[in-house]
Amino acid sequence: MNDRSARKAATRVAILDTAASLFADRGFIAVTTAGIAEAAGISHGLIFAHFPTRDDLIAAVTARFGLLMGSRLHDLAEAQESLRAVLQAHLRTIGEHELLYTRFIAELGLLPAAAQEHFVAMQSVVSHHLFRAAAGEMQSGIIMPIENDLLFNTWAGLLHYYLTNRRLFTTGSSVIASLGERLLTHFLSLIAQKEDHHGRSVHRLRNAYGKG
Amino acid sequence: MNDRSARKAATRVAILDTAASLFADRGFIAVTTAGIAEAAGISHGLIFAHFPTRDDLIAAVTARFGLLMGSRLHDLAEAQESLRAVLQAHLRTIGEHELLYTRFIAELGLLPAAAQEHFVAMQSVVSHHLFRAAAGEMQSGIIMPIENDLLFNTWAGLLHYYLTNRRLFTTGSSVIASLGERLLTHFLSLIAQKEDHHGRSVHRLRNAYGKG
Amino acid sequence: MNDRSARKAATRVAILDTAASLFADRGFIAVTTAGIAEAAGISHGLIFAHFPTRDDLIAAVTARFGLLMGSRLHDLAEAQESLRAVLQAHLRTIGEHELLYTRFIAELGLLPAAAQEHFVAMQSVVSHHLFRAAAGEMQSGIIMPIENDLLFNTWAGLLHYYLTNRRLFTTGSSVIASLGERLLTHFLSLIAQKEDHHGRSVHRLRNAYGKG
Amino acid sequence: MNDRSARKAATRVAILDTAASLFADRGFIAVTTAGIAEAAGISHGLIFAHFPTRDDLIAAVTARFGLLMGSRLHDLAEAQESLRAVLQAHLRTIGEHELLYTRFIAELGLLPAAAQEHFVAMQSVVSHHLFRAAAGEMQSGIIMPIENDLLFNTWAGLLHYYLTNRRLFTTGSSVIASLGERLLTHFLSLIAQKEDHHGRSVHRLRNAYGKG
DNA sequence: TATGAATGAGTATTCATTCAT
DNA sequence: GATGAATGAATACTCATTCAT
Repeated sequence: MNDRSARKAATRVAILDTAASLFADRGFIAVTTAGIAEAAGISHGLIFAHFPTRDDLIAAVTARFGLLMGSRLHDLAEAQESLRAVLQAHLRTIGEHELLYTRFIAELGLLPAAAQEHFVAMQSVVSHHLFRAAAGEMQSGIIMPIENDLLFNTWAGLLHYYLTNRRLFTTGSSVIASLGERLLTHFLSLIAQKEDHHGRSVHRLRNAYGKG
Repeated sequence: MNDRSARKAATRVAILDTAASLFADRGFIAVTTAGIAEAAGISHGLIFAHFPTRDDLIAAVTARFGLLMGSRLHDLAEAQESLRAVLQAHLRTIGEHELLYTRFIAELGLLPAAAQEHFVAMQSVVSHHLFRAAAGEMQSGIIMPIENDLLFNTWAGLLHYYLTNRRLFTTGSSVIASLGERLLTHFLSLIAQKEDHHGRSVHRLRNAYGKG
Repeated sequence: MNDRSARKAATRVAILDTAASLFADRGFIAVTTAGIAEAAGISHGLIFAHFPTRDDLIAAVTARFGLLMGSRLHDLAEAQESLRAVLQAHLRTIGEHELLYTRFIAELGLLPAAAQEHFVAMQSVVSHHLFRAAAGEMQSGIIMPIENDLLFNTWAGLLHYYLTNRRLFTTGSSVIASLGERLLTHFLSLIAQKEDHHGRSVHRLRNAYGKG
Repeated sequence: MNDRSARKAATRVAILDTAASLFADRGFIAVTTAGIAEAAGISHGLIFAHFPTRDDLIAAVTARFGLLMGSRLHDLAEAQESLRAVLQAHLRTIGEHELLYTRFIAELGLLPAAAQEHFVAMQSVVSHHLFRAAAGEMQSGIIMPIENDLLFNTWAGLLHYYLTNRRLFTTGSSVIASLGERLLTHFLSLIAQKEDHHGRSVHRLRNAYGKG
């Protein structure tokens, strides 16, 4: 009984793993349920015993991916104080599943509503960590004061742009690996509170001299 | 003969217009060739007399859209000196075809290779104008020195992020109309050469005092 | 153009004919759209160019059958005065399509709503003619006074019972041919105004002697 | 052992009960073996341990229903002398399982051969009682002389017509309850030996005065 | 040039039945 | 005896593309 239940769970995981892998390689639109079944080494009908519809399967893949990414990011980012470290954690988290992540952002609008919601929920975990670290650095004058949504969306937009247009920017298999650090440095320089020629931050100067 | 050729050209334009309109409304994936023919008031088969395959039609729509956008942007941006004015021209150009433009960036990865290339070519027109204006402002110390690709991609990424996730940011029909100005101001503040408490730009100061 | 339209109409008729024939032979439930296409010598997809769904095809078969039966019955029955002649016309009409008619009454409850309505509409044509003839004979005291619905439903029930249970009653291919006359005579004897030993109908006697 | 065998029998009954209930509600065609198992609270596979195929299960449901109806009718009808009482017993018997009975007559032609035979066997029990009572009343001149098969089939046809077309005749849940008495009275009036104006039956008159 | 009927290769989903545990 | 995961054949419906007229 326990054995059967374990086998069933294993099959479910196999379907999810196979589907995620095929989605990453060929995209959500191009992958068929029959293709997933064949790649997973199971019968076509069995997929529907686990996921009533193709959309349900996609939603389940998305939900699992969202949880995985969320918890991984949480593990990597929670102990980090600096915004740079948090963003590095973000890059690393995405980098571990770069292809699938890229398919999500490239085809998000075509996915079932439930899947879109799961993906958005995952983004809110990212933004939470980013805001926390950013708040401290804004306070200490390291970065400019920027509204939260613009801060996150600028970073996400930059990252997603490079990911979805990977062919324009890299021949390698990973955008994160080849360009991540450069994007991070660039982003930080954009939002940095600029220092004057004495090496003091404008913010600190302003504080020292009053609102000036 | 001339009449026939004019008639043929008119049909071709009708197909392109109708297809563009349907693509804008329902997306590239959801629109069928039969649907285009019906909406255009022509026979289904005629589409294939003008465009051998569906992919060819999509490529043609994209090419035409790219040219239209490129020339419109050129008209609006060429006389502009300031980066702000160029970016406003960009926003205006997109705003005139926001839905179709958004479909392109949301489904670009699923379009035929030729279409993707046409879209990229259009982007290079934008970047050309942006670089020209940015170069001047970098020179005058108005904006930070930023590598061209990062400058453009940050702007495009920001804009595209808001366009593709429109549901999260606006209930209205136009993201550009409701948020364009805010995005523009935000972007300019990010790349602005920050001034110190004396109101002089760090850049100019640096120039004045040497590399310090 | 006219040629094409004629060809299309011919295809539509071929589909309807083939479907009706297969339905008659194997029943509505057992016949597949692929089977119809194969039997009609056309591609599977073409069926759906003419009838959007299987239910629509069944409804069209039913509608056509109803019209055919209604007009045929009308032709045969309208000149008839006697109830016997009208019922004979009914038998003959059914007899010309006995198998399909039998499938209808045997599987009616499983057919799409539109088909059921078409079949009921056909029955009302039958009842119209039956009522007309019966009214005269009731007036003249040839048959008993019976409420219209009971009159028709008794006849239809009797006939349908023998048709749907044909295996119990005949080994031949036609219930109507082998048993129709017997059922007709039986039905008429049931509803006949019985005459007394003087050869006068009870009805006429009652009129002569008052309500007595 | 005994315990195990009792348990097995109980499961078998549970399957039959559940199947009968679902068949009554949704029809034979629409009910799946998985649906029966779920409603019965047993595993899907267990059904096939008791009934090798779905057809076997349907046959078993039919056999049991036939025996139940037959014995119930027997109990209600055996002590009855009058045809009216026997027919009332029939109506009552059907009325106790009207929905399932109606599914049987509406889908009989689609059921496995064994099931059809069981149903026919049940009908012969009904006809047996009907013939017995009718014979007496024919003898006494209360009803017309009618051949047995026509007598029964007229009654069954009438009843089944109203049951299978229930939607046309009643909005209530029971055709028997709302229309049974009316159908019974109508049927008896059809087969009644009509009396003349002296209140004597034609039959008795004929006997008294000779063949006339 | 234009038509639109016809094709045929998919594609998700269903369900009775099997079988290892 | 009982479980329920797994099978696999079947089925309605879609759509880009072709081609005779």
